[in-house]
Amino acid sequence: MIDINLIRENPEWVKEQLFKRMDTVCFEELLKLDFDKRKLQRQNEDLRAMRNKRSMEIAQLKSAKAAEIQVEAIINLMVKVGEKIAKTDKKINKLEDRIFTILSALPNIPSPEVIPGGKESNRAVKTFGTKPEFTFTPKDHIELCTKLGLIDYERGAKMSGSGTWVYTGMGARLEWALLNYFVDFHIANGYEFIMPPHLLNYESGYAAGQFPKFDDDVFFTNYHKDHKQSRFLLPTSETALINMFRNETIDADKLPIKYFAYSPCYRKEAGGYGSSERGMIRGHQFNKIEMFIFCRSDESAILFNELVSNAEKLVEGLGLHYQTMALAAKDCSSGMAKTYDVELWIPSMNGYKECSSISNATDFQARRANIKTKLMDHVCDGDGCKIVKTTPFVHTLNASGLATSRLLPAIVEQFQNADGTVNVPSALQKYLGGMKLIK
RNA sequence: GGAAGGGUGUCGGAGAGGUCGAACGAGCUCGCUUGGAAAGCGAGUAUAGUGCAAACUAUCGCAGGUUCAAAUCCUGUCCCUUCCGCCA
Repeated sequence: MIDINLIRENPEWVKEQLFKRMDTVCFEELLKLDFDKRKLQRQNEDLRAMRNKRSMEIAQLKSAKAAEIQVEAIINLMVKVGEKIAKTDKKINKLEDRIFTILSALPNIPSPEVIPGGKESNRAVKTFGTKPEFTFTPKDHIELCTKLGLIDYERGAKMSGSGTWVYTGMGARLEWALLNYFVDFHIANGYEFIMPPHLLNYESGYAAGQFPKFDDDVFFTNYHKDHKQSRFLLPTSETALINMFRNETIDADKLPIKYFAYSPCYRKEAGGYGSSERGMIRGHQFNKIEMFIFCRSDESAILFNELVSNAEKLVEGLGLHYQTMALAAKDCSSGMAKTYDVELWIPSMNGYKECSSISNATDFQARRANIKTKLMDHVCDGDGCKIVKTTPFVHTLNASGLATSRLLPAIVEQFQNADGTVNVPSALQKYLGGMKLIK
């Protein structure tokens, strides 16, 4: 959510920023609603002030045993004032609902360095390694995984339906090894390990910005129309992590808070991408470790770089060829001010596929989830310096670190041999009893 | 799942329709005192919104309701504690 104060005070500037990712921006209705709401609010506050004063009078008169008629007169007057207040409150609520709807639909303001435009404007900021050259005809990961007994797609479909698979034997061990490799890396970096519930309530989804927009993208376990009892399976642990501090004020000396969490991610992927994304490139359930940071506004730009570097190091540690893309404004998801994608080379697709998305949400998520911090700022002007207490919203950042269902295909395809065996990246060998070759 | 009790400021804890943003205590900050510290004394110590300001408004888990007036009464809901049941 964008700060309405920003729009109120500097609508032209906000518009200019949003044009990077939107074709039309118009604040006319929003500003009018906001103006009307504030006017009514002021009116009602004055009425309330009056009522509070007269109510006190009633108490005084009563304790002084004043004439009943005198008291009655004030009470009758206050009945009318009360009715007016209630009426105006209703009007204000209506305006607030509408303002909230409009405001919720607006995307975050892109960071200054983010370039305008869509996917075609994305640019690579880093490339690691090179595309492997094969002296034989390389196989795709579906064939490799099936022949090596790593993944059983058919039985996955039997148990659950399309878009699922079963990790079997070495496949399960390889998956587990990857997760262990990630976990160890993040712990060494001083990030705190979090294992969240996978079943979240509607409020959590709402605060994370999932709902109502993505109602159809997640699996509800018990769907209620009014959402009082609704729970859903998390589509990413980011949804859980942002909610760690929902409606809380975090002590400034605790920031930055650096978390990482492991969870499967459950997604409907309703649209479907057809045969271009066969195998385990896109499924209803995949494993992912997610990094998440709560920090002060002045730290988020630096911490963004840290997250990018972490994601890159994880892939580099496996020796996989990848590129890092700086996404153009329209390609960033709407809540994010800046996003980089780390993309793995998948030979069979003759293309790169995202395995980590690193984003700075600035205060956009925190505003919706109501997460603040207490700061003591030194403010200096002509009369000298003084300490000013403020409670600004925190900044939040998230990054995959990493999604395994994209890594396993990249590993088996990039490291395959002519005979269909696969070399195990050395970083994983210690998690697999020293195994160097999957055959 | 059933029963009972409870959610008040940084913390402990009063308040049980009327001058309550909230007694009292602890903590914390500043000042006095001291060689220094402790003790003692004095002052201060929530957040948000509106306003140039004075000031005003809202907030006692959350959402509604009753009332001229709600921390206080009513309803719903969430959470916590204890007991019973069930169970990896």
